[in-house]
Amino acid sequence: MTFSYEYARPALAVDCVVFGMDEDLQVLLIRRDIEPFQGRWALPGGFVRLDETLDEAARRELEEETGVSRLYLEQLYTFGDIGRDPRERVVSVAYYALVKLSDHRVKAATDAREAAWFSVDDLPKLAFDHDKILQVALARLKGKVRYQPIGFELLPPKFTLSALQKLYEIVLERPLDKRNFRKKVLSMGFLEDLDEVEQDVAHRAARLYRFDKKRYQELTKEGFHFEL
Amino acid sequence: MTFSYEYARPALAVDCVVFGMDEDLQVLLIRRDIEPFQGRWALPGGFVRLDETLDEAARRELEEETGVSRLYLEQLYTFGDIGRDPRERVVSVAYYALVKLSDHRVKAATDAREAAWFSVDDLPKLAFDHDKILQVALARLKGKVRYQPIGFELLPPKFTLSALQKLYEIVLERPLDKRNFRKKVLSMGFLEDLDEVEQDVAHRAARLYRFDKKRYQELTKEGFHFEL
DNA sequence: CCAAAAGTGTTTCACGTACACCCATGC
DNA sequence: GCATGGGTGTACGTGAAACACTTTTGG
Repeated sequence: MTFSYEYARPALAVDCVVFGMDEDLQVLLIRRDIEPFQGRWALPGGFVRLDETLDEAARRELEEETGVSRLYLEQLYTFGDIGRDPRERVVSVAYYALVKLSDHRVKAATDAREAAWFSVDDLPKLAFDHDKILQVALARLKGKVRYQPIGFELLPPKFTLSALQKLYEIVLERPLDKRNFRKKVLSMGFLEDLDEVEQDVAHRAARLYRFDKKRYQELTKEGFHFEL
Repeated sequence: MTFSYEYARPALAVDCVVFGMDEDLQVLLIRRDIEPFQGRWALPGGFVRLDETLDEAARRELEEETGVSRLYLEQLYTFGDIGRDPRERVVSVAYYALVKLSDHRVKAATDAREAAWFSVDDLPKLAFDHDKILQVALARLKGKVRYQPIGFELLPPKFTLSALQKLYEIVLERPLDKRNFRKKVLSMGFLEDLDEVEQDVAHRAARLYRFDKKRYQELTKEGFHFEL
């Protein structure tokens, strides 16, 4: 069965840049099992179906290819350069996603295709223009993390202030002052002190906090503006 | 002649939100001369051809439908909801553009189609989901104008500080202090004092300035960050 | 001379930044 | 008891915000 149209149409795809935080910032890639770029690492993605929105397509492809399901997902940019796919004209709506690595560490190699996490500091050359897409995603993450509380999407539900600080230092690529950092994030008033401490550490255990999203939204309504 | 594909494809379009600054913030619309939404006002736009990038498609449609040519153009967001076009599935890559009204005041009604400027405070109900696209564009403009020097794209090459301030007051929807505003923008060091004054005004003539883009880029390289 | 907008400085306060030491815990 | 990271307060300086009067020009 084929589909015919009066005018030529580009194919429409979605591609996802999935970030996770470990010792450093990681990206989830899959190895292509068909030409073109067979064997090369690429962003998870695929073609958009007629009965699903772009967001739905992105979530479906992620689920199918990597098993990753619950995540923060946001549209990034649409890439439409003429020669970006050597087979034919393909326009790709890129998304970036943030996941808690604690939830997804194992699932990386579930499906038929090989999937793996790579440090953003040590990436292989990617298929298509996926290098470029990844750079745009990184720039967006760096920019957005400062004025939207999206960093918490990369952390487990309970985290220490040191873990939060380390996340910001990694994403922003600069050291932050411990006392000033704590003063600032605590003064914002949306971190709930859980009165628990981390377990099994070989030093003084740190207090655990959680991001109180409800409280954050209340504050935002009152005119509060997150910034770090 | 028709084009056939193995899988169904959505149609791919571009739509443009063109902003201009007069007494208030204006948007350029065209009246649809065919169904669906015949007679309704809509954003200029059209389908993407296979031999042009998305940016090129946006510029071509703008030129064809409104005569507007030299402008600041930036991709906004891609809209892909299922029922957004009643005929069939259409995914639309939206752009927003900033033009100097001084250049384009006349051309509004050139082409076959009727084109006109509307105040953003007094808009008609638009075709498709164009109301939504316009709201997203407005939000983007409001956000971006504060940390990127895009406001100058809305002003003539020579402008007064009062005109610049009024622009910011309109976009940000709040009054600004005259002395603080002047102090701040002048201290940034990319406004060139032209040693000229405006003509034909019924009061004391104000000095004219221009945005020194080269200087701005130098400063940016040195780590300077625009913010207002 | 009147109307209309241009242009100009100082004070105050909040917040960002820099900085060093003691504490708790596991081994 | 020692190594490791956790946790805490103050002083200083910069920059944002508030604020009112004089100047210039055309009509």
